Amino acid sequence: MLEKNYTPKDFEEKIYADWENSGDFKPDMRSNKDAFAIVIPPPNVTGILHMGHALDDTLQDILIRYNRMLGKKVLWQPGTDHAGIATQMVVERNLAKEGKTKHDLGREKFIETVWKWKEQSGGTITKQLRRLGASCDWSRERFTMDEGLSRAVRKIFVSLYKDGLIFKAKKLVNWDPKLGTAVSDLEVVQKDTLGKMYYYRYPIEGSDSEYVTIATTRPETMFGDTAVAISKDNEKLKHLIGKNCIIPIINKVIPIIADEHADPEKGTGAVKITPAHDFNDFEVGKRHNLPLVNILNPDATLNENTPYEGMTTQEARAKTIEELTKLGLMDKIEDHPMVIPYGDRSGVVIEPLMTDQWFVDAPTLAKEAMRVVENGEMEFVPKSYEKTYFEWMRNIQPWCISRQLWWGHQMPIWYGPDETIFCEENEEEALAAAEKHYGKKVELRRETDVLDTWFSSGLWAFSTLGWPDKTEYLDTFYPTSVLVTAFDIIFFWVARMMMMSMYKMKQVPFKKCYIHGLIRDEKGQKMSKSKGNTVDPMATIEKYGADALRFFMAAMETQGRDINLSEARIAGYRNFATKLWNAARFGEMNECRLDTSYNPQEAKLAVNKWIIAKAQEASKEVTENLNSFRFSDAANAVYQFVWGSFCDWYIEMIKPILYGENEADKAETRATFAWVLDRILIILHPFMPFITTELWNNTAERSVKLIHAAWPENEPIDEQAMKEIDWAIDLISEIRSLRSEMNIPASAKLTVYLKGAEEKSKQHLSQLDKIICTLARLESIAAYEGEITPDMVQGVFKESTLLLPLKGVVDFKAEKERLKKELDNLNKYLEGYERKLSNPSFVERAPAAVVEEERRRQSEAKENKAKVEAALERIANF
RNA sequence: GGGUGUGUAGCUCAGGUGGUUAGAGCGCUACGUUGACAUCGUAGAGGUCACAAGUUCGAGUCUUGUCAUACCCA
Repeated sequence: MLEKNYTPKDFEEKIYADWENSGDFKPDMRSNKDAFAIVIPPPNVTGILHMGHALDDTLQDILIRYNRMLGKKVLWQPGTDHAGIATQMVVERNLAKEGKTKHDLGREKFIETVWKWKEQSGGTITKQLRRLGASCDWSRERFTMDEGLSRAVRKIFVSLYKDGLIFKAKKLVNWDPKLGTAVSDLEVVQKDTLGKMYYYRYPIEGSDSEYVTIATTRPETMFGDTAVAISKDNEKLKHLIGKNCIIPIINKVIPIIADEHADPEKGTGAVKITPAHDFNDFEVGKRHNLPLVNILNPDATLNENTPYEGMTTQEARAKTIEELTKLGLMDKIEDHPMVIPYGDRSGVVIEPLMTDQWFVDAPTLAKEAMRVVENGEMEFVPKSYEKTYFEWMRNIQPWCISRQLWWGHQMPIWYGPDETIFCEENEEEALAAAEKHYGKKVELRRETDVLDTWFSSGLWAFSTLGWPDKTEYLDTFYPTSVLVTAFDIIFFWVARMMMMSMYKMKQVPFKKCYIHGLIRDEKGQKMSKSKGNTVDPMATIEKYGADALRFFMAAMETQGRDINLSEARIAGYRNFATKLWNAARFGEMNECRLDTSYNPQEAKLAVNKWIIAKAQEASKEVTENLNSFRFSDAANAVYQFVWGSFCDWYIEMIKPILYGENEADKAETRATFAWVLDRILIILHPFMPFITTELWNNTAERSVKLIHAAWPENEPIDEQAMKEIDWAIDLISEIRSLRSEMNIPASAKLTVYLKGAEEKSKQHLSQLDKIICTLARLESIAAYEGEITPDMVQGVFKESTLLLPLKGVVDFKAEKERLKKELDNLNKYLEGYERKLSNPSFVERAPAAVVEEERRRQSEAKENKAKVEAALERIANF
């Protein structure tokens, strides 16, 4: 017996445990159908589930469950990411609470501490994914720092290095002074800020009165200046080109050079060039062979090359301005809107800094990664994201992959005594290579830098399947079927996976890439901890059940749009689950048990044939929409069928049968009900796996679990079977509408006549008499050919006229109003048809079918108009 | 500055290839405890599809422009 109330908490966790313990998430390797695989975007190992995950993983689970029910070999490969910077920051913060830094522990001890932290808090997010219902094959869970995956990382690294696609270079990089590491371009966020523009003068060498006025937003960097640039097109200033000027305070002489970087329209037209601390200036410096003067320490304080050693940039800036003012060289300070780079993790200002770093030759790798998207081997859904991808790939810069951190994959690089580089997969091989190189055994020093987290994530599609070993899983599931992720991850991850996979596997990592939007709050604001508008998916699941949250995500997922979270809507989908629960209880109460000998094609009763055809139609819609990643259309198709067709109409229509005496009809109806309910459970299962399973388990003895039940494919739909009941539904709706408009109490049982009905309608009427009377609350309904009398309220129904004899209680005023309104409506339509059909070019140029349909509507409207006019005339004097 | 979206009912949003009277959920109004369900049912109100031109027999849908708004890149 089903409980009276739907309480998801009672069964969701229990059902999940059963699936996992029974191995239901493991692929059926004996299946003779295609493979279908998804690799999960690995969440941070120490992270917690947020609404973005809830969306991303719900969509994946829907695809996984759907394909599993299609009988394919299905793998959803789970795992987590070590998230270098993020995780190290958390552990460092914990240490800080004890008043310690990572240096107090030393590298080895610190890494040990991180592993401990990972063990301690690492299971949270995977537990939460289980609570959401994610049917990942947990027995294959991977971690980016696993031995296997680390081996893949080393192998790829060595391969790229030996192919000349990884190189070390002293370059200007984005330096995060708080974290003490280089970061990639992607980890820098540019923020619009209102800053200041400072105008001051550099004296010209050998002149007492000549100056060049420069404008800068960062005066403190002037100690690193090695030139001043002026455009040769700058008529006012070009006479200065070739002279020297003097950096005040330190009285250093630098040249004035000609360079287009100095836009005559901007600032003063003269630009100070600081090649070691500005990306543009670095390029200028390269063009003119300018020396590089580094003025910053790794923590962004000024160094010994300046008079202000040890000061922060802010302090140095104030001091510089003070000194310049004292010297009388300061002209003016203006407000100036500018963009300042910040570290996306640390939140501090990023400094361009000259350092030795390691780079991946992304421009070379990008070529193949672009080619396979151009030729369709990998398709973005929606397709428009291709543009974003190409745009970025075309302008891609070498990828800085070294991080001066401790937590991560240490690079497989060793240095010999003379700094010769040995890149091998392990120390032994490096030693061997060194011995060969030097002709004797030498001591090597290992590179201390670790790799950018996204380097190992870039291998995820094949490293998790066992690469570099040749495995059955790699054979079967690579390339994977689809990657599901948010658009903000395209550059970080999708692009890197594409490059790495094409480089090593020579095949795309996934055939399709489904990109969804972000989850925002109710008002459309981005969710963030600092704003305090985040919603915890676990709390939502606690309150409404995982199924409601999942269905919300599916129903709201229309391609390429962000989703505003709506608690009212989630509650609505909980109500939907309740509705289904109660429908199942109705079946249980009326002994609608599954009959294994039942064949839906042999159903005789019109209602049963109708609901079967509707169920098949809904199944087809869900299938087609899932095949094209139209999640909301798929979800809405089930929703409409369950609530609109099954609950609102079918259950109401079969009541007279189930409460009646005809045992054969009853038996067929009960079996049909059970069959349709099963069908609902099947097509709804990918969206709401818990309630569907609970009902599946409680409505019959089963030989197959719902998670493995067969998905309906290629069913013929009996369109004809739908017509009779659709006719009755229209009729009932018309009568209900008339009753309501004429204020006839629901309790009043009426007699209704149908005048001018065709033979077919008369047949329907006699067959569905009982259903119509029950649902429209009638005493009786019958065909009628007598006169229409003024006490009959009348409505137009298809070819016939609907008559409600009210025996002296007709509210003639209301009736006149109602008929007039209807007449106005008809006239409006008629005008439209008239306009179209009297236009010769419409009749001539529109397809014949469209014209024909328009004519049909016109004549129908004309007939209806005549009926309404006659009705009005009949009661004109009342 | 460059690019990409979005603008449809009070609110949140659907409307693959142009063709019935533009749909849904929530909210609102009226009625209703009918033997699954008030986490419900029945009926209803509510839209110049941002604006302006254009293409077309026909535009919410295609083109161009304007305005508003969001995001990405520099």
